[in-house]
Amino acid sequence: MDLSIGDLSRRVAVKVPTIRYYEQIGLLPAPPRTEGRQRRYGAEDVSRLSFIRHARDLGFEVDAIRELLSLSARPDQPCEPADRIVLRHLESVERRIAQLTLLRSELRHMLDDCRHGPVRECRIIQVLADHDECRHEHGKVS
Amino acid sequence: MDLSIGDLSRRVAVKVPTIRYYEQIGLLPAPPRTEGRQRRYGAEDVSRLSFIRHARDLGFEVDAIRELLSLSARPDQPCEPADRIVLRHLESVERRIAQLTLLRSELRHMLDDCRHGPVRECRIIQVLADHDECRHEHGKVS
DNA sequence: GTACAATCTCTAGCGACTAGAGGTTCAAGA
DNA sequence: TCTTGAACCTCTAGTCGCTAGAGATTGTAC
Repeated sequence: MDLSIGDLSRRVAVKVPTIRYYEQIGLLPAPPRTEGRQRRYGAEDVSRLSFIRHARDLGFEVDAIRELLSLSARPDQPCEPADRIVLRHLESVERRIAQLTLLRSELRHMLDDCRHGPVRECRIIQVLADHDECRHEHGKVS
Repeated sequence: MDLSIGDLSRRVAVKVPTIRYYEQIGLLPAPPRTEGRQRRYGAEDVSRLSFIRHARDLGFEVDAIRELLSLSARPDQPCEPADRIVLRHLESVERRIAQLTLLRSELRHMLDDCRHGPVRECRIIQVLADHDECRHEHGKVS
């Protein structure tokens, strides 16, 4: 096991610049180098990067991943902290789903109301222009 | 109607630095200034900024808002382009809802499976570590 | 006239990468 | 052994939509 950054990249499906980025922010340890200063990775790095990638796929933020990684390095400790991190994330996912669902229905209404005439009569533009037109509450989305 | 940037900010509920930012990126026109170079806004600016804010609340990107604004300035044109912008946005909201819904169920499973023992036995950590453990497909979420 | 809140410009930071320039190293084939 | 060219290196800057802060100036109420 003596992988170049490209090998690691293909194996774990994380792009090369992203691997370097993770090293830079301290998520991955700096690996040993060849004489010509190229990075060489081992089995441990494969596991760690897989962990990171999977956690990112699940939408965890880098800081949460940092905590999860340090928890997984202490197998005797209780796992409540990991639990709490996942729960916190779940709640934020649920909040975002709620917001987006509201949003979806507003956008659908806009499209339903549109009569496809000239802009002057377009409900879409009107709703946007009259900011008191509809009083739905929807938090920041993006 | 001769509003300072703070007045405009309170009236439309958009923060002062954000108003300056919108001017900088060309979303709002540069207003006239007092002798001491402070910005002074009129009714037209209130409408335009309301439009922008409402569109942002609905999750439209700045580029989409630019297009919507320029459409609303041509009331004789057909409104299909506005329609298309809204539809495109709706579709992306729907995609995100779908992703997040998948995500939610994965996170729930993780929490359900957790036996609250030591980290060694924690399903949460295990699932993250074994990246082949579960083969759900979920696109990038952010 | 004086205090002080509001305004000004400018730069940098957020999160999680991504892109590109310009240079070096590695590995395979001749 | 030499050569080619893909892969690697570092560094900087850009993405998006703001937000924060420094340090200076202006407006306004008393």
